[in-house]
Amino acid sequence: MPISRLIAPRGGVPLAKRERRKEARPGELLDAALDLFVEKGFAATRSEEVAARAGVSKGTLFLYFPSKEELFKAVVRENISGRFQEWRQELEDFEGGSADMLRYCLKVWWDRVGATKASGINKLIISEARNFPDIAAFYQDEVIKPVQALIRLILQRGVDRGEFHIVDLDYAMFSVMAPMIFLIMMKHSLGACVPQGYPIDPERYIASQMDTLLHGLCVRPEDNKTRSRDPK
Amino acid sequence: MPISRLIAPRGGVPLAKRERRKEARPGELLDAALDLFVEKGFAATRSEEVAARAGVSKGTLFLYFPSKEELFKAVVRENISGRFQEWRQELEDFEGGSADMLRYCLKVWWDRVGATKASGINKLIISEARNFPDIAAFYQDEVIKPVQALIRLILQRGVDRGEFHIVDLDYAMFSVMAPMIFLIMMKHSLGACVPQGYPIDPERYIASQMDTLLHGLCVRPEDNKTRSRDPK
Amino acid sequence: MPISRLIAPRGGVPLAKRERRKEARPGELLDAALDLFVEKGFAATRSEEVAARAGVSKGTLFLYFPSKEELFKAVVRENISGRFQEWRQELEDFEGGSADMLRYCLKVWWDRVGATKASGINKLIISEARNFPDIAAFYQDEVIKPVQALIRLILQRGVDRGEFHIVDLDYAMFSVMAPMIFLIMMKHSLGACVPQGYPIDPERYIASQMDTLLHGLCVRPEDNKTRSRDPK
Amino acid sequence: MPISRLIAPRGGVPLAKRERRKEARPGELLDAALDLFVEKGFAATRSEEVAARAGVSKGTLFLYFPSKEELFKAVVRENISGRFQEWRQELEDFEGGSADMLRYCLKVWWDRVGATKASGINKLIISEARNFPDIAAFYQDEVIKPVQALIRLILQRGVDRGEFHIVDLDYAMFSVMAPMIFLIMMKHSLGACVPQGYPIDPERYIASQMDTLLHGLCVRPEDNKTRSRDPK
DNA sequence: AATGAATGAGGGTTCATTCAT
DNA sequence: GATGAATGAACCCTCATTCAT
Repeated sequence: MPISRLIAPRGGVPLAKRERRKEARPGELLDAALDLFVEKGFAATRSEEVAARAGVSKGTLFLYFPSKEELFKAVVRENISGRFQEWRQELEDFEGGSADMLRYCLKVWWDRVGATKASGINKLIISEARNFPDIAAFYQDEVIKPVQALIRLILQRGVDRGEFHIVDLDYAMFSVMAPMIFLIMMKHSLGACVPQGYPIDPERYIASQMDTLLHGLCVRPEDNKTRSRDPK
Repeated sequence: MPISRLIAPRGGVPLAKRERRKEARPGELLDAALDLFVEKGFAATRSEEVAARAGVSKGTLFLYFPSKEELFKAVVRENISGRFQEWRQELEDFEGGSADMLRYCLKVWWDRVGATKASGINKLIISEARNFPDIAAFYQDEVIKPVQALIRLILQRGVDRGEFHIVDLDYAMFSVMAPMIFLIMMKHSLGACVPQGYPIDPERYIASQMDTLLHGLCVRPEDNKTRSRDPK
Repeated sequence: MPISRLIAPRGGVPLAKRERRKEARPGELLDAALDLFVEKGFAATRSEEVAARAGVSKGTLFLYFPSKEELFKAVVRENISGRFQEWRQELEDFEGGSADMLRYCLKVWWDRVGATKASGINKLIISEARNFPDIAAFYQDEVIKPVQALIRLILQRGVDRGEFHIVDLDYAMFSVMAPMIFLIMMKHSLGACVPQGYPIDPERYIASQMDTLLHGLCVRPEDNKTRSRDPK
Repeated sequence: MPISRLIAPRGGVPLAKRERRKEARPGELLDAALDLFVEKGFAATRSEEVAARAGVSKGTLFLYFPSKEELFKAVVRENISGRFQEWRQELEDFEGGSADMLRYCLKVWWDRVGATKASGINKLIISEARNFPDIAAFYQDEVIKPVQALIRLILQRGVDRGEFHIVDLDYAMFSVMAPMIFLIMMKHSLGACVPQGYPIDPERYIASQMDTLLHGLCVRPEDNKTRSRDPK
């Protein structure tokens, strides 16, 4: 064990080794479980593998989680960002153009979620949603809806300030979400096992998506007259 | 059994019932397997369920596919459209603006793939890629690459004809792919089990995405000066 | 099909091909079954293999034998030599020394049983006896006992004529049987799959066994005084 | 559980019960497997039966042996006596007549192998040789060849000391092996299931075989002139 | 609290047997 | 009669879960 592990992680008095590990167990198990569930799926992941990756024995896993299914639920709960309030505040305080606001928002999302292992939770949820409908509903309420609300906030602001022209606000949200979800999906599926195909560079990817998202593909403003009307 | 099944399928001598069933079996099994693999994942789908959904007994499945894994591979093979050549021809023959061409392309894709049950193969591949790396590589070569080539063809055409302004062609492809993949993913995961959340209307979704994709969010044209340069 | 097969095997009017085959079916199935049971054992032999080797379909096997087990019993019944009466007569008519009689007997046995595929039945019975106790008892009565009676006949004759010195007649029978059974066992087990070990030459083997059997290993007659007494 | 099991097996610290069981398990399973494989054959023996006879559940078997086939191989390895070196030494140290040496050798073999359950391995190998050719080859090398070498050693000694007259040394070995193999075969096949037929008394059997083997059937000595010549 | 041996229900696969053709 | 597609009981093996240590 590296010496650093013997030092308490977040200030406070360093604990004796035994106690520290004991306290850290659930987190280590959740980390291991997230990795493996993302990699292999819930059904194909063996409990013993999770325990082994967390450095404990099979029996210990069941001391902390009463079943594999509860472990799954805990993994999801643990990895949904509860920081939407915080983000919302950051965005409400944002001063500047809405295009920059969107750029900032995606950057923050990438740094805090996309680039971390928590991003795997998206792939996990999408893969397993139909096997865990209650988890899916929970995720829908706790993550998807807040995210959509945030995006809508930005888009609405852009429209209100005369910066964005948006025909169908409800569905325009997906223009922001889709590229992000796609990036994460690739990172955790094909991108993780078909190296010749997809080492997508995230920075470049995000830059390109932002560019298209903000300005579109078309050269001429006059094309704007072909824009569809809001179907609502 | 529907009456139509009692009629010889393609003229000629009517086959005995037993033989006709035998001929139809692999297809019925593949259909059932696709449904279930998409719904529950490979590992969580029991062979017997596949057989039952196809209306046969467990043993019969193994008369047609030597193992569950081979069944999986056959499902993938069966559901990758080998029609890229055909599409390519259609697109090469296309006359009209590149924006319309892109619209036409996505509509065709939706009608022929997205709206059919074959669309589930995308979710399946993404969910299972890391458990079946060879399948993933196969899919990469047989589907992803041709699709990307088609998209690139259109985008390049738009650039060549002065219709599109594209900074980073290699990554702009993802601006076309991502919304389509996102739509399919939702359809087969959250959308299939969280009804209150996502009855995305595909027509409206595609219209909205095309709109943003072609024209961007920003009110024109003063933002153009903020466009990034091609990083290549 | 060789032309010879179209000719009735044992006299009589040649039948049309269909009828002949029909009549020959059970025998072909029994031959195939004997081969496979000897080679792989009863449990490890698949019914379909037997049918395939006999050139018929799986279903046909069950037209002639109601179950795999009945097939096994038929194989045993078919391959036990019912010719002990005939042999007994031959031996009773034998004129000459008892050593020659024994030699003749073993030669006949080798020619008519040991060298034929019927010899496999011995290995089969020994391998499967405990799974088919009634078959084993049947074999005991129908084969082992008559064989022992024949051997005893010869040995007794030798003793009566002053040619053989036999201490324990009941067990001396085994001195004749053991080498023959051993030869057959080797032929159908190790000898059939470990070529570097056991291509025992039957002629030489029998000659050697007869030699030892008749004269023993010891050089000096005076050793005779060490002979044990009949324990009976 | 017998009280003796609660006492540490070989001095030292008593093991916890669980650990002692763990240590004993493979042996118990191998014993059970030997019994059942000998009795019913490999294919007809169910894994669960083996486990049940060893007093454990089905799953436990697979904690110790990765598959039924590996269990089979372990049974064979476990039951081939690696004591040929030791025996060779005993025989090389033997002082006395070669006839007595042979008698001693067979007695030792009977006491240490024939009378034990390890003797079943012979029947097992012969029954299954063709289903496990690599096991057969292994047995050939590890058991048959050393045994033959030992027998040859004795016979050669007898010839060298002028005690034995042997025409064909290579095949005379079989005159020693055949009765022993025959005895074991009977013990484990017909003898085990046809009680009215074969309660062969081993002592008497061996005595009789030795008698015939050493002195032959024929009354001495005039027949000696009929002895065949060495065919080599 | 931690371990890991043990369990046994469950799932993939085989194959003897049936039966519509 | 002959076929071979279909069946489903039975078998091998896995792995989530338990519990004595």
